Amino acid sequence: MSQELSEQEVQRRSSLSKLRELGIEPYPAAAFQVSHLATSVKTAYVENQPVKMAGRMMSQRIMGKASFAELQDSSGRIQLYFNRDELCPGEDKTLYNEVFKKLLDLGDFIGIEGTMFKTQVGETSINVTSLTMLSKSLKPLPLPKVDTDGNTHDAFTDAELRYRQRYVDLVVNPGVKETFIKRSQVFSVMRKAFDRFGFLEVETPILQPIPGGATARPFVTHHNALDIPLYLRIANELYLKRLIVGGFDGVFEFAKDFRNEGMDRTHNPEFTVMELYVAYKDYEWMMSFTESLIEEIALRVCGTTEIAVGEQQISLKAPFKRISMRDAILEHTGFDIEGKTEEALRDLCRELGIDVTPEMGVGKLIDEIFGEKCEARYINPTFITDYPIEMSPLCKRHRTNPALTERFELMINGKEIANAYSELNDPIDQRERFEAQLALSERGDVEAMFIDQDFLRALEYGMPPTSGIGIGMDRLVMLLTDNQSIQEVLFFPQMRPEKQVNLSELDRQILNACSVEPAPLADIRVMIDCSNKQWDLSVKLLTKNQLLKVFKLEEVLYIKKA
RNA sequence: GAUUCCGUAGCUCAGCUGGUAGAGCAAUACACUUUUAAUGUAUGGGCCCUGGGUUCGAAUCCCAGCGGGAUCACCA
Repeated sequence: MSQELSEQEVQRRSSLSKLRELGIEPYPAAAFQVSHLATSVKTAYVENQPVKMAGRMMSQRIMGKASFAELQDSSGRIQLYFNRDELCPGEDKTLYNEVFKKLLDLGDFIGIEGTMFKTQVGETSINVTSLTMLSKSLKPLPLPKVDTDGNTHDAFTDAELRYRQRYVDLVVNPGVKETFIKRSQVFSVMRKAFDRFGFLEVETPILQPIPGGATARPFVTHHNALDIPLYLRIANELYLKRLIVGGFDGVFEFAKDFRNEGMDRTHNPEFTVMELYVAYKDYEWMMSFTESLIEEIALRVCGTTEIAVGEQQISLKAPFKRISMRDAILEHTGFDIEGKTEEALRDLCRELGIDVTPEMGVGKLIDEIFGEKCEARYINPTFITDYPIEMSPLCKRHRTNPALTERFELMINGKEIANAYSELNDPIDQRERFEAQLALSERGDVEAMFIDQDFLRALEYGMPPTSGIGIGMDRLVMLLTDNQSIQEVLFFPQMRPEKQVNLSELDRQILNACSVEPAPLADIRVMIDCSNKQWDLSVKLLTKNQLLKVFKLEEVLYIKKA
């Protein structure tokens, strides 16, 4: 596994051993006590005050017997001033001439002691009197430069590298850190708000025997000891409701959910949802609660309710507009879906140029119409309410119209941010709804829900009237940080694995001899000139790296490209 | 999954209608005691994504693959 080192990496390794020759440990064990952060020096500047600081050296300007460098810590950057005779007061100038000037590289972690001062140009700096090596960096960081006009040059922009090596992205692109700090603040503001209401933060199973609470394709895994399939949860809704049955008045969970579906700039296979359930409330209450929560988050995290998202200005000031799904569709298509049959809706879809398939029921058709013609229009926060019953199998029937449910979705910037119900707590109605879903799945809808018998049993013991909400945390953070892509708000978004298989000449020959069409393995074997042992090794390597597939069909071994 | 663009030095990118590579920054060496995209001089650094084809000759043209971006489709 030896990989060629670049010239610069070789250079840094040689600096590393030279440091050791000078008796300096490049990776010392001892703690380094820090007194100030870069920003705290600037905000609480006191002429000549002693400081101890640590971080990465990000730039170096050497001018003979004096030098400047920049130290970057978790808070930002501060300029360091090194004077040879102040750093090395005695005869021995090695620390300055050798260590600082030659053996230190950009990206190295150093600790310094010194005093605050301002340069002739007025820049707050530290006059360094003591330098400690804290950790050597063996790979050069991509270093963007910012000129006097604030333009960034040579920025590290390659999206693939940024996501695969997020640690580098974070060191080098300051805006990235901001996004994740805000993400953390969003969570923290929500936790504090829930805490004020006395809601309980809980944890429910990620590995579930029945993937319920939503309609999506799950990831499947297998439990060896029990010899049963288990699913990574697509939602945690049914478990939180069981806790309401158990007597908690308010429970919430920040949950990683997993869905085995496509990936794009708004979908990652694992994503975070905050779900909250509150007993004795309905969706009207939840709407009021949600709008004030969103407003509070905006104020605390962004400092304002008026945020810029792309080209749009969005006001997150409560209250938000409320409109029923029927009125929304009426407004944007001129068509009233009230009481329409499946056929009438299908005709409308065709008229509007929306693709439909035979397995779509009334609910799915209405959802298509809304998604296609209305959703994108709601830029400022809007509650879409009263969804048709077919679309919402876990939601309580509307108090005045039995064809509808007491459900709302919160749309912001044309995207769904939250989804909430007056929860269905009638166990008989719930069983019928599940059975209707089962019928849908028999029609070919692979996403219709499974029936969770234990959940029904829980409802039969009685669940108080409850309202619940799920908020897509990743999308909320995208909104508040003005990011267009979910990958920008996840530290480590899902990527295709890096493939770095070093194929030998023989491996390539074999690979080229095979095609996507299966061929008898023996036929390929005779085409390749090598020993049986070499053949075996190569084929094993190729199949292990999923380049080739070998399989048996009626006692004959076949081989094909994977 | 479809379309489209991209893959060249550590980073950002040039490289025209084919003649085996260039810049800036970074690196190395020397000079320089308040600079700030420090400066000056010199030097080194490339499986031009991989494999095949066309050609006397491919970073460049063609095909396939891998990886990525964008748009669309799929996705309560």
